[in-house]
Amino acid sequence: MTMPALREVPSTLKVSAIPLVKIESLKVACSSCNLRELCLPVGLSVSDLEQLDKLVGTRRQVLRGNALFRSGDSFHALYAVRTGFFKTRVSSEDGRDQVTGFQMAGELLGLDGISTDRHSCDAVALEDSQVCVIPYEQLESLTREFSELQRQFHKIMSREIVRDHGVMLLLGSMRAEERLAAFLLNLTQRLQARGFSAAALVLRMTREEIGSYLGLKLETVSRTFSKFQDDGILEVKQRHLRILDLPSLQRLVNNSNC
Amino acid sequence: MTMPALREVPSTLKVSAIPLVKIESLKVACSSCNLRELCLPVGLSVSDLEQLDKLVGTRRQVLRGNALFRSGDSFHALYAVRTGFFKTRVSSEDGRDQVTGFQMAGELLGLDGISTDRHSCDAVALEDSQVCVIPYEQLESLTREFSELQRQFHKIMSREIVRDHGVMLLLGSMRAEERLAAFLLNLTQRLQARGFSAAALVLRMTREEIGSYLGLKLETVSRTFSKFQDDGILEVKQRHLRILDLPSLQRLVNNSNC
DNA sequence: CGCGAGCTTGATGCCGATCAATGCATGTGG
DNA sequence: CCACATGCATTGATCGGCATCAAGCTCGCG
Repeated sequence: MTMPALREVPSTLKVSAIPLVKIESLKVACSSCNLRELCLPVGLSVSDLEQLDKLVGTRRQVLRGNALFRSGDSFHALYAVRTGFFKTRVSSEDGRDQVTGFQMAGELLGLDGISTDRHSCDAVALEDSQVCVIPYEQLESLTREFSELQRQFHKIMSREIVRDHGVMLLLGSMRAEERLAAFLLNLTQRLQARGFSAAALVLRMTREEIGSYLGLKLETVSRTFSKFQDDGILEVKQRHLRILDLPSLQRLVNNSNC
Repeated sequence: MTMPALREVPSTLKVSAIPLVKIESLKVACSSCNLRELCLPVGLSVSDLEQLDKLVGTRRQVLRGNALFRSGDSFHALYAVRTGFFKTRVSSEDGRDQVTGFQMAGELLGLDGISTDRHSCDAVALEDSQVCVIPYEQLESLTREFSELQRQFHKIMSREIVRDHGVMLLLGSMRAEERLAAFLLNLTQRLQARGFSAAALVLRMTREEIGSYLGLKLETVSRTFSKFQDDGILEVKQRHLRILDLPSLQRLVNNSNC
């Protein structure tokens, strides 16, 4: 398997002290990964974890703006985000596209590809990122041996379906303020689960990308941020956010009319 | 496992000539099911099919308006629609709900439950229906033995994810006419795959349910039907539809501006 | 036959899209 | 180091598509 992203590592990148050739051979151990509580191995026994280590052979670097995979690419691996941040998007025939999700450390990319052996969406890095490569054939045979891994994998796929249903609810029945509030709450929850502050965050995506995800135009996203700021709910400085009034934000999501 | 739906079979139902007790013991053979080209067993070898027969033990009857499962119910089985028609819906805290899909013969229900061992949506029959019960524990162990079944199951889950992404695109970026056109095309394609006419169909759901699925109000759905009729694209008589100009319908989905 | 659920159609209003201008931060080449 | 370009964000003015509110209409069913 070729790893085109490796050729794109610039000399200015911080990890460039490590010779490029070696990145490919860098082994990643799930058993020692600090994401193991979030990622695929959740709940696995020590012996199962050791099996998984054999499976996850390589990392791959994806620079900001580059695609990990694109719609139409043939599918042979899933990817677990190690560091960085991604968006996934689908496109319609006429060029409109829809951001279908944002993925951060410990989250899985590529499940869409299983269905037809080709990816049906693009996964694009929103900052310089690293992923663990999980060859799918090997994962399938490993899940046949280790029922805990199988269970965990199925749960992850199911969770993605449930998440998508939540987004449908958002897109189908919420108004702009509720959508943005729900988005922010989801984001902070996931950041908090990774040990970050729940109050302060830096957005890795543009207003346009948020808008695409939420079914809104970028101007509406910007206006709604401003309104939240005027209402004392948020402090907004470009992509730097501080949540000042969490209860109000939560109320926006739960109450239909206000 | 109790089967509450059986108690709801009314004496007026056509199949009531069969004593109720027997329905529970009615075995269904995937290997002889006329849905086998559409349902879980697609692509399975004869021997794998025989294994699957052992798994799918019972049918369950669900009458129009009744729920196969509800959000919060504990999860232990998947269901394959044998006959009839279902909708799935999720609800927000404040009572708004969103139809997340319509399922017809050969399609699978319940994948949402795997993630947390509880269902996260309601599945409601839109007409008197029958489903095959697929106990999940047994399915998991069977997929560990039969890699083709495993592959097929994973593809079905992945396909659901891809479908959901398509709905997000629809909800996030299409206008009313495009949404309804896309919905109708999807419906006719699935009906056609089941041997029904591509041109004439009977809707099993109300305008309100279509609207909920498409993120529109029922009045907008009704008006858009009327407009399609005025434009000579559709003949609409309540729930009876006839597609008069398929190319126009397809153009509506593909072209953004017109 | 009459009730009621579901559907259609009209009138009006609002939310968010669109169009347009300006502001702000970062980066680049002179 | 400044001038300028560029990408992104903010803000205002206006517009339009869909929601909302409100009548009637249709058809199946008790």
